[in-house]
Amino acid sequence: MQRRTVNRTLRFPDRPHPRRAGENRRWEGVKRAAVRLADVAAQAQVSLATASRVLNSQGGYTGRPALRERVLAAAAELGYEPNFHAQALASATSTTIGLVLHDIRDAYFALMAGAIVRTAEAHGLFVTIVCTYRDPSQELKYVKLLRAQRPRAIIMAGSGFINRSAFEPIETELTRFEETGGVVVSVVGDRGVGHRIVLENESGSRELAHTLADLGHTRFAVATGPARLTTARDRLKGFRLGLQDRGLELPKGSVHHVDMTREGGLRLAELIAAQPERPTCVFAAFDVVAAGLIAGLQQNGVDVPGEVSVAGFGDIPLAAQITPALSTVSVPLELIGQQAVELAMVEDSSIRRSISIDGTVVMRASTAPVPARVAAHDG
Amino acid sequence: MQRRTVNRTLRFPDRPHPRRAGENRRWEGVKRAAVRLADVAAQAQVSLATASRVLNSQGGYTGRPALRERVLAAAAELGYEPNFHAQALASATSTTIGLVLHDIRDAYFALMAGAIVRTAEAHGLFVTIVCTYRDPSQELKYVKLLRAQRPRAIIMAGSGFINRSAFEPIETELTRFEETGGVVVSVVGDRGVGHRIVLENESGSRELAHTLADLGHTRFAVATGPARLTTARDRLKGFRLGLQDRGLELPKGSVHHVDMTREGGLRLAELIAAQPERPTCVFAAFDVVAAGLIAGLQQNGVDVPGEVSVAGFGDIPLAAQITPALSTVSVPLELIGQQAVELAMVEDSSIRRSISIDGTVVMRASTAPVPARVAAHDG
DNA sequence: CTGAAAGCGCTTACAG
DNA sequence: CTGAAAGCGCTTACAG
Repeated sequence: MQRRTVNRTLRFPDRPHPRRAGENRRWEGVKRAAVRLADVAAQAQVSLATASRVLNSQGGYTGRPALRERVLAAAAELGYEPNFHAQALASATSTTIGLVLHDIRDAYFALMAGAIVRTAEAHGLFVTIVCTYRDPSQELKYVKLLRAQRPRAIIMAGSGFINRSAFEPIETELTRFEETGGVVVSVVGDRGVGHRIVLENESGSRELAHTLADLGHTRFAVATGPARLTTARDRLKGFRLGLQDRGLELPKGSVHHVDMTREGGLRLAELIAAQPERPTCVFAAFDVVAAGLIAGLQQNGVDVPGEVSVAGFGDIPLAAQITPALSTVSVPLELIGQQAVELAMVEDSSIRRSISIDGTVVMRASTAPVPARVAAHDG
Repeated sequence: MQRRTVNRTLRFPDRPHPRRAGENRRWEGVKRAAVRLADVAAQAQVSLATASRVLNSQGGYTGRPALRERVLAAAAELGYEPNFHAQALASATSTTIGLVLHDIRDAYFALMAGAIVRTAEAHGLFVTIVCTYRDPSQELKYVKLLRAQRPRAIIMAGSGFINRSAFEPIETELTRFEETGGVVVSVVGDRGVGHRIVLENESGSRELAHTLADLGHTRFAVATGPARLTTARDRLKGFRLGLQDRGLELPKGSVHHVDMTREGGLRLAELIAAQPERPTCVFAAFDVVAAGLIAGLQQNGVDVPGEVSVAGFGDIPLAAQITPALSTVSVPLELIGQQAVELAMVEDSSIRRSISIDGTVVMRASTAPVPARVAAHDG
């Protein structure tokens, strides 16, 4: 198929070579300089100010209609698109939101990011996404770079780090950003800065523990994430509390800190499958891990939920699609994303807002009452 | 938990109220103006130029070490972060890549975006993501807005539209962007503009058709996407050609244009389950649809692959995780994302580059040889 | 090597 | 209502 050729007949501004200093505009090859507001104004035979007013006050221009028409026509003919950076610099406003998250490839973050991008679009804002891969030094680096972009807001998504000292320089950056009029929103993990959307991890996994205990299980194991993440800690803590509420506890050696990936679950499954006295129920603090766990147990000939029940946390789309479908704590990611942007839009930053979001226990096929013989064996 | 209080003891520039005109800097409330290079230069007692040189030529500064130290110290103390917009305006360079895709919540795009964000980061570039939800008018709107950002490159990801007229205004925008030195990369769908990464949809589904035909299937159906998308068209076309290669053809009424979602697959499953003479093999041009199809067939009591084999296209992570695991055409999304950014980095835009990417047929458990009784019934 | 100054492309008080 | 001009915060040729 032949590539289409470019229409080069349009009248483009035929400016002479720019002035001595500041020779920044590229004229190499066929490249032409981008159309400027000045070019539009010249073609429309109006002043810069008028051109700017016509183009910016959409519909609300109160001047002579003739001028308005000329400006609009010139802009359309020249294919004018304002220089965002010049606008931002001159008006000290920004239409960008910076989004800092752990890993966009993770469905959990992809969904949250999707909601944030969509809500932002509805407000006429752009989202610049950076991924930190759960590395505080990367997080610091990107927050700094993002700050240079002078976004309207920076949304920090995902779990925070337990080690406050690692976060201190990041906090300093965010505080500076706030002091200069930026909005900081901390989503789903408290960071001690800015507005917060708090996901009630603890109460979510606590309630899940109740539900599982009420199925008759007494021997539990937990797969949680790296110990340095607050989310991993809180979900574990809530689960432990929930068991305590039922007079149960997690035996020593039953808490496993694994990679927050499918592979983490697969590896743990081998370990559990090989145990002489297996738990009858495993709680994985992250759905991806739970999915790996189920697959791994099955591969090792362990029936889920016949021999071992598995529950997760997050309710990513995958949860409902695997076999058996995963019992989990559902997190309203869409809502969280929306709320995050709404907080980012709040003008008055003198008040820190905090929104609490609850998870919902959703029971599916991956959990079942404790197997009779195990219960008997136990008793 | 008590929120931490902010350290307000740092020495910040104590500038007087700015000049008459251009009063843009906000001083409301506790807000202070952002630290400028001029503030750093003043504190370090050097000129603006020197401060700029020290901060920009990392390590390569050849001037007096004393000056360098003073500038660095001042920048650190004041928490200076350069104004990205001023830099972009003054130097006519940009560190941003614009990414236009259909829907970030779709795993296919999330993976591609992940690879693009990661590769861009390695090159010191930011990615701004916009989603069009497969609406050409949205696409036009966002390409325009993106152009205002003066990014280094715009990556258009996902299928193109068959209707060229809908794409014409978008093409005009992209062409103008290119003419002013921007790089356009069209990923996985030809758009007649810029560099291209071409996914060989046709040959991929053709090869899949061969493989399925060789399992003995003769009665096929196809679930493809909206007729206006080139990807939907090409995958269907390739599959049809592949069947032809084996002397087979798609019966009338066996091609279904469905939503490219799980729901699209679920709905189609009901229809197929109710057919008096079902196909023995269904090809869904998108994995999410295939997954919905399998779940839907199972819900309607149809055994997969015992009664009906199902194959997809894409090999998103979900494919390997459902039961039965999905046979599909694997697309190297990570590689595609990487290559897209590499193309975006190419300085010389006089040559259009085109990279061809092949899919790989991966057979899993969702497809099986045609059931014996069906074969007999057929013969 | 260092600094004074022009320029990047806009917006917006200030005059007329 | 409209325009001339200053200013946003940088970079970078040009002089010294």
